[in-house]
Amino acid sequence: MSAETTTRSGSRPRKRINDPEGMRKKVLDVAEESFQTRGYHASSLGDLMAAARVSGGALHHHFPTKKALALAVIDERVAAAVEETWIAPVLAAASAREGVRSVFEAVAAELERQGYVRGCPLNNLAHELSLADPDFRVALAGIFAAWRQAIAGKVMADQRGGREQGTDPLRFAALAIATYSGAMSMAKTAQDATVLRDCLAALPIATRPMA
Amino acid sequence: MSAETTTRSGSRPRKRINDPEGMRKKVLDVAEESFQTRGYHASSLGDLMAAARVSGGALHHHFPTKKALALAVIDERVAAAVEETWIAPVLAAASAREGVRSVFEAVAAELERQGYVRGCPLNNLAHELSLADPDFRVALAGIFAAWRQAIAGKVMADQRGGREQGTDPLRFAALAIATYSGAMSMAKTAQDATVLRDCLAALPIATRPMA
DNA sequence: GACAAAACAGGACAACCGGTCTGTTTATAA
DNA sequence: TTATAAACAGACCGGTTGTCCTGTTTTGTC
Repeated sequence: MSAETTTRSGSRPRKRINDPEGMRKKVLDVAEESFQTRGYHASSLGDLMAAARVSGGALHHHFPTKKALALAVIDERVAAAVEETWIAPVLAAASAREGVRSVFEAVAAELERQGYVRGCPLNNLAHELSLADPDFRVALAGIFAAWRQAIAGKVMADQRGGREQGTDPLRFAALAIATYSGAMSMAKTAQDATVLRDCLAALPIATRPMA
Repeated sequence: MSAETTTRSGSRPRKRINDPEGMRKKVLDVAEESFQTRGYHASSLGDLMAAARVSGGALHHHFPTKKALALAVIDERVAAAVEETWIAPVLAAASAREGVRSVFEAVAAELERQGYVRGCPLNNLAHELSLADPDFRVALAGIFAAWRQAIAGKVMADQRGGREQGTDPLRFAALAIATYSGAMSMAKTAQDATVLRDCLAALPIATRPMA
């Protein structure tokens, strides 16, 4: 993952040399923000350099190409966002159904608080980059797969507890992710998070008892 | 809609002058294809001109700006695609549930036949352009709204026939569209249409009786 | 302190972008 | 026929793009 920070000694990890405030992190922050709001192709490296207050040399040092920067955003930021807003809450919930329901409500509440909808970080990049480059596609597909597998695993844990006997874990996970992704897409286009609650209400997750 | 084809006489529509084989249509074909597969920002006008075998003057004559071209693609092609693959089949079906189910299966079968997944035309452009420009966003949101309204209207028609009494039409429509959109997003990223069938199976649409 | 390598700085560059401009052909209206 | 405007053709331009390249500074190691 962090091949560029290894030195010739190879074994022990390097202490931070320059970059006391995290220059690479600053670039990654700005890139993540811009890729999400403006998109990958619409974000120029000049804009990113200006926003992050970094020189071209510094940017090129940490990320040799624009593609490498996007790959880093996907691997380090988008995956973390899915983990934080979806996987961890679902695994921590009382059940898979309850976990999915609570995430829908939490995201809807957060969007209503923010007042605008930026969309799902994974889906935003997936739509623009999946067909653009195989490396992008593989990286994004891996996040989708991990997301789905985490939810399915939770369902299987429920089943070991005697619940969800009639549920197909992977299909349940696919439905949860697809509905969420699509609802976020509609919410982003309409700039209105209400559709998230509409979908949750129409889903059998909230209405049907957990048994 | 067709303001550029009106002449000073104003009243009666003009017969086609040049453009016997539809030069404007040819540009629109190429633009639709490229915007869908490569995206809006990744499609240069030079590429489109070369692919459509059209001069820069001709392109600029029909579409003064790149934005105008995209707006035309959205209004004339994306809306038509939603109408053709979704609205018309659902309205023609025996019921809203049956219509939704049949569209899922038809699209899944078509994707499996094609061997690759290009994604939902509406969602592809919605993700890239919704936040880029208000005009884009409004145009795309209108298509989403019409899509949703058509399905909801079918549910209401079912209800007038005594069916679907416990169903909220707009919520049902939102769920159908969101699940489809999200499933297409996952299918595009994975380049595998199987998830469409997984979502359909997990949805209560197919399993629950229509009453 | 000497040395090497990493971490930057900043300019240069060729390619390309979208849009404009002028000119020519073609079709309609009078 | 003649006037007029639409329908094209194709060159052109300023600005921007991503990348590369040459230095300079900083850091770690011996």
